Amino acid sequence: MDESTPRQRRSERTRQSILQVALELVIEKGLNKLSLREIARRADYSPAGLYEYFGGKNEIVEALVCDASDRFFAHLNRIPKTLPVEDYLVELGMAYIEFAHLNPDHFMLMFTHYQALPVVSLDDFVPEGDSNAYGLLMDAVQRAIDAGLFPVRPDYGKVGMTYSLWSLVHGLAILQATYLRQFKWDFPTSDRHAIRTFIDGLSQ
Amino acid sequence: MDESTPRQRRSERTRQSILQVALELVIEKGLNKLSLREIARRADYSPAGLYEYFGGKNEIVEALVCDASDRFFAHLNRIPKTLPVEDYLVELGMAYIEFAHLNPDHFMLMFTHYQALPVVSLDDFVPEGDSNAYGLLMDAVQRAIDAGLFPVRPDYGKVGMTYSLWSLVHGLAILQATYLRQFKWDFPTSDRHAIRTFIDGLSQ
DNA sequence: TGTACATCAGTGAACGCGCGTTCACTGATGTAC
DNA sequence: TGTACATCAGTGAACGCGCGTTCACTGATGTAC
Repeated sequence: MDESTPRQRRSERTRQSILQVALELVIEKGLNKLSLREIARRADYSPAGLYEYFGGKNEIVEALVCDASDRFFAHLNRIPKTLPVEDYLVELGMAYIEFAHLNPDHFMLMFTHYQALPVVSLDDFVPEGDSNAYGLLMDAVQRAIDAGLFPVRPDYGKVGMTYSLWSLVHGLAILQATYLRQFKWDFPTSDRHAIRTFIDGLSQ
Repeated sequence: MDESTPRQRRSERTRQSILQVALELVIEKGLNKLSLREIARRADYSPAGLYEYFGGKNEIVEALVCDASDRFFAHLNRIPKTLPVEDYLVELGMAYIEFAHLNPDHFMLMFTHYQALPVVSLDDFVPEGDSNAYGLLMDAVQRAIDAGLFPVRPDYGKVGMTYSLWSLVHGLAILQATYLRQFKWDFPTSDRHAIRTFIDGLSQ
């Protein structure tokens, strides 16, 4: 089934190792200071050599972001959807924060390199829950509404609730990854309380 | 009582106009791409000329961040502390988000240029509410607790609640300033609901 | 298995660029008498 | 009010730096017969 030639496999491995080095550099010095020449230096290539594997610096960055997104989604998708929906929401949020905690570099990479979503109403924004974190969250909120757990008010419905939950969790994650990076604190406990509290609020 | 000489006043005005230009450039191209030479170009100075007013590029950036922080705090501090504490908390949060909305550049500037707080427990972190946004928030939470509005649980007390509220509001603000920048949506209404919901949750 | 050739992975040097900072300088502004 | 001098604001050219990308090249690897 594997129709790749030895050459292709070797090439793919090299590609990955270059990305690995690039990621290390992002972790160490931040995305802003990432340079193709430094990647080459670390990976024992000449700068020109990298053009065998990537079209240029930008392509390397794109590959990193893409990789980070995949890992992120995989991390969230581990939460079993069979959980009671309220528990599912809590665990989903905790996984979101945990990812940021375990991979602050990956997380900040995605965040720094975000591209603003197109000009549409949040209502119309349905990114096909398949490979999108926002989709996971929105589906869960929908289930909670259907189950009668979250009473819908005229100006605060599915989208508003989803957006609020996302904000809370994102805020928790990002403060820990930035301002509070060095703080000693039992964050998981506070985080869990915070999410529960919010869900309690949504349930009235 | 203004003892400054005309020269000093002129100098101060020039300083401010340079900062103004720098801010415009940050807005246009982001902090990463800010360059001293470009500031000079815009402000009709030679690059060397700026060294009359600032010790170097870094000093300009510091001044920008400092300025942004002052404006931010002033914006939050307008909320009258005489409001019922729950209303105060809502309005404080809304002001936080509003600032980010009105001055996304200032806001992201502060955020991008954050410096991680020192390695202490959140408990010990008391930045003297005087000129610090975190202080305003924590004082309000303290009042809510004192008034018996927020029941304190053993592992979720003043600090945890403050941190959670900060996260929620920060998350709302930052998502609007980044991913959702282009979205059409009635954010203020959702934001208000979100904050109310969370406060309801804290009040049980 | 050996040979001739094509493809491939990788190099080294050079390109032009914009950057932050320095320094000797100059003309304008202010000050003292 | 006029003059001599000191201070100041600002310049222009140069410094060395690291960057992304290009290009002609070469030795190694693979392929066909």
